[in-house]
Amino acid sequence: MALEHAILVSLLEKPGSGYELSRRFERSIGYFWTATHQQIYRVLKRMEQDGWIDVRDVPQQGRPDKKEYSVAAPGRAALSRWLHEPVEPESVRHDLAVKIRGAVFDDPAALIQEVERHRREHADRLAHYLAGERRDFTGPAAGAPLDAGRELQHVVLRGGIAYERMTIAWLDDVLATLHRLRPAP
Amino acid sequence: MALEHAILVSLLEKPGSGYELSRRFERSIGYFWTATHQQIYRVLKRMEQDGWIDVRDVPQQGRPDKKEYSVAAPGRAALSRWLHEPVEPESVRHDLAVKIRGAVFDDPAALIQEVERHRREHADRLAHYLAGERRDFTGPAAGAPLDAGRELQHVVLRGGIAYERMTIAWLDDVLATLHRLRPAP
DNA sequence: CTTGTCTATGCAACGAGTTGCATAGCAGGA
DNA sequence: TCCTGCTATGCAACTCGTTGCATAGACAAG
Repeated sequence: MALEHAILVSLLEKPGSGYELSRRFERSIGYFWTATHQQIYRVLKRMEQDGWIDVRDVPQQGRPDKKEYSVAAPGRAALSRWLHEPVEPESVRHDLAVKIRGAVFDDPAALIQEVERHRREHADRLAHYLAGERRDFTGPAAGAPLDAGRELQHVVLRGGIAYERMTIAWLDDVLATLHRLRPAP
Repeated sequence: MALEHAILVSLLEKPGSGYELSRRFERSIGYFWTATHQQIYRVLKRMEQDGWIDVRDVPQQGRPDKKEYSVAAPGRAALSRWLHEPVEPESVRHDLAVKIRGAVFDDPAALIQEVERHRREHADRLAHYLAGERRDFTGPAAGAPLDAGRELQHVVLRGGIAYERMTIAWLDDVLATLHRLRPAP
């Protein structure tokens, strides 16, 4: 289980509420780890009970009050332990690949629109990542040595960019294959 | 849920037992969808109760008897329905990316061995995919038009190959970044 | 003043996935 | 003969993840 650890990393980068965390899981952290607000609130409660994180009630104006969480010493120790443990390389789950292999038992051409939809989605994500890279990792300080944290955030973002580029190229390959199959059923 | 549909595709490609399916989920199908034998037996039972698949007891010599499953008409219809429904683009879960972003709160250099281990694992997978491609998609018939099923299997395999190549290149990028951070803590 | 939207937190029920354990036939080697 | 390993199937308990629902304060638009 790494959701706890993803939350620890995010809270170490910047303390925040469950709501704020769930926003982050729609952006930056969410590029490589997804979670709904339900999961987050439940895990935050458990982490608080285990003493991994501290809570602080923060009254706000113009919006409901919030609980701001920050990492306590035991949480930091838990993260450290996990960082020194090996993790298994990810296991993949691609609905679309199942569909592509299943298409031969139905109508391959019917998949074309679906694949095009996925291609658009991945192109959007790529544009989004590239905009983030321009915003956060170029500019006046470009070329100058970044601090370690930013270097590591950047290399993760480069991974997301590489993933989207690869996926788009593959979906083009899939589309070409589906079109090639169409004339001769 | 697509495990049922992945099983339907696999059984349409070739009928087999739960045990055989669990082997396939360690190879071909497993390249883009993982499942343990527990999940498979449980889902097979449900699919049989729903009339999606038929069972046949097959006595064997030199090994225990088995139950061979094959797809029934309602199962085929269910697959067809699913193929015409949209699915969401996959959501990613990369423990390693969490670790990389968390490394700055511990010791970045300690991650180098872990990243190298992942790199070896992905290099092995790539070699395995390439061997499968040579075995199944080249040879005397190379260049000749393949049937649609094999074309689609091939394009999915090409996706796996592209994924592993991209991942290996990214892990090299990660390693270079970690080494660059080492001299100046 | 009602309706919609955004912030903010949470419960309950369910379904999916993991882990540990159990059984059993058959084969080959120490 | 016993032990290991492969084929083959399955239960029980647990954790993780998803979905639907509920509440509530504040603001803006109509």
